[in-house]
Amino acid sequence: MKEIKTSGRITILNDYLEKKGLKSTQQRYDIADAFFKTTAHVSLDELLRRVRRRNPDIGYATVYRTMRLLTESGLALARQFGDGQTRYENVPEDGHHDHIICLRCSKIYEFHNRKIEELQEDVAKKMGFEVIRHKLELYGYCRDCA
Amino acid sequence: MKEIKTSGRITILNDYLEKKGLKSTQQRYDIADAFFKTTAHVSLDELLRRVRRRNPDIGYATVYRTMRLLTESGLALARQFGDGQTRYENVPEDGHHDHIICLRCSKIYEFHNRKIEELQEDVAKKMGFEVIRHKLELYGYCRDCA
DNA sequence: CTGGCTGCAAATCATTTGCAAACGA
DNA sequence: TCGTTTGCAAATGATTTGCAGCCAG
Repeated sequence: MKEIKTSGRITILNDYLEKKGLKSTQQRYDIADAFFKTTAHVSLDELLRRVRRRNPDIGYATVYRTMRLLTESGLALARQFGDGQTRYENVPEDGHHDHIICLRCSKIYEFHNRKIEELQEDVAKKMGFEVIRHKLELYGYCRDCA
Repeated sequence: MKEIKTSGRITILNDYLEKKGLKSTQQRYDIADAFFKTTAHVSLDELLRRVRRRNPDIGYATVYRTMRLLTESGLALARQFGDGQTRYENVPEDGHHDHIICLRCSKIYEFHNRKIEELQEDVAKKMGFEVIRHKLELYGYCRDCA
């Protein structure tokens, strides 16, 4: 039996809200729910569009503020790809992953390596940092394109 | 004998301008020169401030437009660290480094770790990839902001 | 009740562009 | 000369905030 994916994450959000003395509202639920269903990197505009299919009265600012909450609670990742828009990445339940991208065919593969992450922690600690998250992207040529 | 660092890069810029039918101007020279002397990640404001120490009449827009040229010609790297400002990195002659960024105060430090890079190579090789370059950014809280 | 939330509109902030005058080739 | 460049100011676009009324706890 597999639990419905979003339910666990909604719980994480609710716990976060409670811990901060914030409130669970229908809007926050609608936005989180819509966001958890995304797979790529959504902009605020795109997300607002989706949320409004369910709840047409929601405003841009509410989506903006909710995405900040989701980001703070670790459920979303704010990313900049240089096109002037912040995009939000849905952090999957089974943890994050890194990317390896082929410079010729543009295919993106995912990987995860615990040892690398340990070393990252070491480096950070040495510099007095507490790491919250990281981004690692390898660019090169895949087997087919080498 | 080592050539003066910036002179070669100014040549690259001039070649680029000529190829595009653009002109060499004092402003472009001043801006490029100031930029080549930077070591960290300068914002446009910061760069403008530096350029004006030499040439007080230069405007923001000119710096903006010149940095676009430098980026196009490969001499600068435009980067987004999530603090809402585009920063320009002086592509160093002696290779790259990685970044660790404070989520509160937005300070950016650099580091370099050979072991991490070896592991990256390992991961890539296992996936049939040949790595050309990579990007690694750690986000967290620095000593002062933790 | 009450302090947090929402939607709106207005304010910010960085970036980008239009334009007349100045300039390089 | 002629097309490019410049500095200014204004336009743009995304993001952020103030506020009056609304709502969850």
